Amino acid sequence: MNKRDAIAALNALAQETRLDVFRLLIRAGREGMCAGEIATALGVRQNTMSANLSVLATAGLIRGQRQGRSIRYCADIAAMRSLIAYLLEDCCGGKASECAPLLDTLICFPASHENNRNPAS
Amino acid sequence: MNKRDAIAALNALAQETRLDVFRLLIRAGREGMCAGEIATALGVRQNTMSANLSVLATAGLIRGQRQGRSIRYCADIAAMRSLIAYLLEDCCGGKASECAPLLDTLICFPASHENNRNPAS
DNA sequence: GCTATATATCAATAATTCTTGATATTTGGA
DNA sequence: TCCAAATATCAAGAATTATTGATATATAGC
Repeated sequence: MNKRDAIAALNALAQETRLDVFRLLIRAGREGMCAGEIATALGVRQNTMSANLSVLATAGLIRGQRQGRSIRYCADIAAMRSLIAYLLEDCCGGKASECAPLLDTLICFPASHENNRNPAS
Repeated sequence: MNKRDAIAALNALAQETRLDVFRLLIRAGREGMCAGEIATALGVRQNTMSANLSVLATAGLIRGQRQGRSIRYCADIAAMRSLIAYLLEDCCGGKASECAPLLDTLICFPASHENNRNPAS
């Protein structure tokens, strides 16, 4: 991960439709979803979704694989990990003891990992 | 964390100067850095830096505290954690065993956590 | 109160980006 | 080969954002 790629990835996620797509694909897991399904699920026009999927794919956050007439997209969690590593590089002066607690509630939490006073729309 | 806040944070990070600032403050740890120091360190004009610090602070990614004539900024790692949790919510269908390995090399790695073929500029 | 330092705000220009209608490309099936 | 389905590309208008010079605000020291 370098600065240019990080900015591309962050920029890709910094838009409502694309953020929705990424999170949808994160939830979809390894099975992924086809472009049309994604567009329907989020109520976005076909060409707009195509452009947005292209931005996410170019940024490396999702990967598409053709299956007949459709293209099935999956979130690239490794790319996400790489981005997070770049963002938090040398955090806490490299002292693991200081930021390790931050990881505990991070991923694959069962339910109430946060107060969630203001749930996502 | 909700969608609006996530977009604000991602957008704040999706710009070269602000990304540099955030990573600089991550490295600076709890001590933080003053606005002027940050501007000098990154070679950015005072008013441009002020605007960018404002974007990061409004997004909740950094916090500023006045110290005499200066304002000392620190990265808000908890906000970052909250953002990551939002992005990866329900990843791997909630099965911790599938994405736990992704965390191992994530934060506070000693040295070679990545191949780093293309180091950040 | 006066001056210097540190940071913030303002207004305007320049640049980027998003969406959309129209159309093109690719693939599967008859 | 012809048609329908799925996705991609193009060009243009609308909207957002970044930077900058100038200026304002806040604080410290005298």
